[in-house]
Formats: sequence, structure tokens, C-alpha cells
Amino acid sequence: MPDNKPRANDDIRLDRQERAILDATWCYYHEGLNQNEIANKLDISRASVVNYLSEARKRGYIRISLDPNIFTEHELARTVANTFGLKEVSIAPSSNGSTAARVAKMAADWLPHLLTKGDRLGVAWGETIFQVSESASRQTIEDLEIVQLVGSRPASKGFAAEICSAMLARQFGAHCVNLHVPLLLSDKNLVQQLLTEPVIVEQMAAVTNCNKTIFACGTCNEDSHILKTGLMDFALLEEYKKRGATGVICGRLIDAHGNHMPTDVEERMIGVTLDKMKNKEMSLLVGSGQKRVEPMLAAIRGGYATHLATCDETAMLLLKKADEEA
Amino acid sequence: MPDNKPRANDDIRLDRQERAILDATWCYYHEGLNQNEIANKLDISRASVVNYLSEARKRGYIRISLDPNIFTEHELARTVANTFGLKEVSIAPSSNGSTAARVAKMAADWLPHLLTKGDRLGVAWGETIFQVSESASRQTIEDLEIVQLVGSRPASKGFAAEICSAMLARQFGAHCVNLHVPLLLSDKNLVQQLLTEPVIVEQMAAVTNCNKTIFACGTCNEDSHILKTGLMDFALLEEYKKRGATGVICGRLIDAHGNHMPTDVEERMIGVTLDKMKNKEMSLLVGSGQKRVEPMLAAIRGGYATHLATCDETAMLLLKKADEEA
DNA sequence: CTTTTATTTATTCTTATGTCAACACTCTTG
DNA sequence: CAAGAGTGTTGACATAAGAATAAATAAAAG
Repeated sequence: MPDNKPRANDDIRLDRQERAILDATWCYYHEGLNQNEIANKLDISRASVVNYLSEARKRGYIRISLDPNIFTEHELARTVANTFGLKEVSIAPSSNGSTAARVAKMAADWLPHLLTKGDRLGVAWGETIFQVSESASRQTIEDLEIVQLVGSRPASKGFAAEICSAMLARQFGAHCVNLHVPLLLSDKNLVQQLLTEPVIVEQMAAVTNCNKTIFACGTCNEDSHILKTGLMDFALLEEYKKRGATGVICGRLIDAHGNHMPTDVEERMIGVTLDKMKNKEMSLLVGSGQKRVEPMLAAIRGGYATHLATCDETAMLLLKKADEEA
Repeated sequence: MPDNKPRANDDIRLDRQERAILDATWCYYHEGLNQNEIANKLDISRASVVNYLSEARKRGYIRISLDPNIFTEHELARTVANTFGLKEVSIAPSSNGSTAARVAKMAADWLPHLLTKGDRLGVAWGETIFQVSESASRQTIEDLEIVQLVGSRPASKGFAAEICSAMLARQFGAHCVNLHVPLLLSDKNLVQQLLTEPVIVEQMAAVTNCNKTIFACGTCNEDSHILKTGLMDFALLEEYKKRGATGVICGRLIDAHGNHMPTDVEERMIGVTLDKMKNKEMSLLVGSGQKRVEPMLAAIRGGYATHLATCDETAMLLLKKADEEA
């Protein structure tokens, strides 16, 4: 009789060290023992406890997160939500130099709480969204679909639209639908042709049908994402700016009220249209910084957002600006 | 013109202390700065940093959890899963005296990962399940219904069946369906009458229709839950034990193969029947300890479980026992 | 404007945690 | 079976965090 069945006694006992790591980790983080107590309990030196714990941390066994409610439940957040008619607002403490990173991290931690089984999340493109996708922690959401909202474009700074959706999809264990077309083509006829291509039709259907989105609102300044990626040149953007262009959502211009300002460039662009960005179950606008105040205000007024992730300074500027204009 | 609109500048600025608490917490837990660095950065004393951080901890801002995968992904867990044809097995490191608590905590932390929007979770009763419900952390799951699987009974040790379901429901933000009948009545006719009562019919429908369950398997020993709660007396249980009774699920006896062993008591009992405990999408069996090995093995063989939460010692005993009998 | 109260700070001490070089053990390899 | 590489473990020291105190400051109340 072959003995290929694993025997309980010897073979598959957890090896001593692995077990000790788990045990020490449990004692420290769940039971609140200190390293000395653990050393005694497991009958090893305290130095080993230190090693085991740092190994556990290195392996990512320990997850430390901040209660997402603390960013949504203070008065400033509530006031912003009420003032602009948003469902919920999350506000991170700003910090010299790293505010954007904080807001991104906060949004990334918040996102899974805003999603649920069966959702289809549309993901915009930009540095902000890239930072969010980079900051996301592992958190599986069942039956989630993540959809790239705009075509891809060789990225100036090493991040591309497909990366944003792909990274989020990986962290959330989601199915990822990428748009397999360039964001910008040279010929508008080619755009129309592509849009009839079955593969693309299907992908664009996913774009249209997503029930939630995460997006940012770009500026119309000289350091605008729209310039950096070459969607427009400076002169052209200035021209539109004079006519009232205030912000950019998914490569398309909006004025101070959030109205779409069609541009010629759009004829050669492939990506979600602005009317499709409205009336979602959930639309999370992420952004911070002085320069983003006007664009974000425009996006909010245009009704593109139901949720907002920002920092306290920006939040106050938003209120101030809205107050001044009222 | 009334000036009841909140003004951005003064009124709703986060008060200094609140902000500092958030900022310090963020720096310490997200950015990994030490207390001195934080003190410098925020221009406050280190003593204040200590105070802020301890305030944040006191308020529960910081959430520390262990990656649930570390308990399901080691070889022992996989082997148990394969050996018994379970979908997934989670194994906590055992510990003198607190193993049961660890397994309960692990199960409680695991549970939200096994649930999803729209699920109806049936909750059994017993000390183990009570411990699980007590260890559950806040984790909202959308559109979740939690159903009490067996009638209530004045609890010997202060925990009652309705408490288990209620506590889990609270922590998971779920709707709670409790069974508003006693577990055991003195007259079987009364049972039949109650079971036709509209309110009860509805509740029993919820019991039958839940798609996932969490349960434990009781022993047939002298310290059995079934004795403690007075469902049977010692003599009677001994009698059944002689005839092969090995474990107890939701107040009903099973033999070593998991077959139902009907008892007279059941005629006076109200709660889920054993056939309804099988073939769920997910059935999490929780338990540990030498005495539970045989009962749990019986439950597993009977096909009541798809998932198992236990400790390493128990897992090894399960394998050993199964190996011996093979 | 003074008194009272609550925070914050500076200081010191204790405890807990992290670091590191030396040691002990296991497993090869000559 | 001894030498040696590699790894895991440890004790001694260094740093960080927590606790406690009184003095200093700010805020609130009278």
C-alpha cells in the first residue's frame, strides 16, 4: 500500500519559525503583549521576537489603517458636503509637500468602502488618479469591474492610463477592462472607424455603463496635464481659457459652471464623454491644491461629483470661493 | 442680509487640536515618522505628540489587523482543505488557554471576507459562536441579512442565541432577523401551532433561505453545551452516545459520519433542521480543542461545512484521526 | 482685569523597542 | 568527521516611546 498520503505527525507540521512568527505577531498585535512577555511565553529571546515581528511587517502580515470616518465626520467635511450638495466628503490634513500624496492615499483607502459587489468603476487618467491607484491597498471586492475611461497615451512621466486601471484592478481583485485605443489620433475619420470596430464598441459600452467613477479635475494653467500630454498646445489652451475654460475632466474642457466646452481636439479623441460622467451612483472627485480650487469647484457645480476627497486647506478655499461668488 | 451661512475663514476651521491629532496620527501611522520628527514638523512638544497619539488610539482611529491570508495559505491549512474537500481552511496558532479565543477572533476577522452584498448569513448558537460574535470588528457589508438559526433559550452563562446574531449584525451593519420563539417547549403540539403562526412562518423562511452559515459543532461529553442548556439530561445523552452520537449541530445529534440521529427532544425544538444546514454557498465551521476533534470530523464528513476555522493542534489531530481511520 | 480652568511644555525617569556584532547550530562539502 | 558556509539566535547596547511632574501658557469665566 503506497504511503503517499501526507502524514499528520511529521510532514506538515508548520515549521517552527513560521509558527513562531505567526504566534508572536498574534500576541503583539492582537493580544497586546509586549516583546518581553512574548519572549517568555514562547521561550525565546526578546531579540528573536523583534526579528519575527519585523519579518512579519516586512511580509506585510500587519495592516494598519486609519478609520475612514475620521476624515468624513468632522465639521469641515460636513459643511463642504452640505454646501455643495455632495453625499460625502473626506478631508485629509494638509502637509507641506505631501498633501497630494495624503489625499491620494485617503481616497485609495476610502474607495473600497464606496464600492460593492457587482460595481463597475470607471477610472479616469491623470497624475492624481495615478497616485490613488499607487496608494491602494489589497482589498478584494467581489465581482468588481474596473474600466479605463479614456484611451491610452504614451505617458510623459511614466504613468499611463492603462496603468491606473490595471493597478486598481489588481489591488481590488477586479476584472479590468482597458480601452485598447490611443487617446488621441491624428485623423477624426479614423476615430469614427475605430468606434465601429466590434472590440472597441464593446469596450466603449463598458465605459458608458459603469455605475461609479473616480476622477480628478485638471487645471487650465501652464502646467496643465492637458499640455504636458500634448492634447493641446499652450496657445490653444490660452484661447479657450479666455473664453472661460476653467477645468479639464477626462481630456475635455469645462467652464466655471461645469458646462462642456467642445473643442476641435475632441473630434480626434477617444474616451468617455462628459454627459456620461454625470448621474452616476457614485463619482469620487479627488484633488487638492490652490490651483485646483477653481477647476474642482467647476466640476462640482457641473454635477460631476457625488463624493469628494481633498485636504483641509483646499476645502476651506472651496468654501471661501463659493461664498465670495454667492 | 442675514449672515447665517457659515463663513469659511473663522467658523469651521478644524479646531487646532483635532487637526493636530489627525496630522500626528497620519504622520506616525502612515508616514512612519517618529515622535520627535512629528513634534518638529508640527512645531509642538513631543509630549503633545504622545498625548495626541494616545488620544487617537483611545478613540479607535487606528485599526490594526492581520492579513487573513496568512492563516489560510500555509501548508497545513491547504492540506486540511484538500484532505477533507473543503474550500478554504484558516488555522490560528494555538496558545495555552487562549486558543479558542484566537480561533474565534480569526473567524470573526475572516467572516467579512467570506460575505458579500446581498448575503443572508445564518448564525448558530453556542459558546464558540458567541465568542466569534464578540470578537467581530466593525466592517459594514451592504445589504446583509443576519438570521438566528435556532430559537432562543435563557442562557446559562449570560449569552443567548439572539445576542450572537444581534452583535454580528451590529458590527457588519446588517439587518437582523431573530427567531422570536423559545428553542425548547414542553409540548410538541405547541411547537406545531407556533410554526403556523404568520410571524414565525416568515422568520423560519429566513432561516431556510439563508445562503451562508456560521456554526460550531458541539460535543457529546459531560460538559456538552446540550447538557448545560438543559436540552437533554446526562443519562439521555449517554444513551444516544452509546448508539453512536458524536456531535451536535444546532441542537441536533449527528453520528460519526454526520448523519442525523433524530431524538424525541427535537419534536419540542424550534430551529433550523440539519438537512437545511447542508449545501450552502458557504458554511463556516468554527472550533478547536481535543474534545472537538471527533465532532468536527463528523460535521465535515456529513458535508455541513465548506470552510473551517481552527487551530494548528486541532488541525493536526483532525488529519491524524482521519488518517488512522482510513 | 482678575481668577479659574484647561492645555501645553520642559524635564526627568522608566519602560519598550530596535540594532548589531558575536555566538551556536545545522547542513554541506572536502 | 572536521572545516566552513549559511542561517538563526542571542546578549549587550542604543534609541524611541510612555508616564509623571511641575511650571508656563492660553482660554474661559466671573
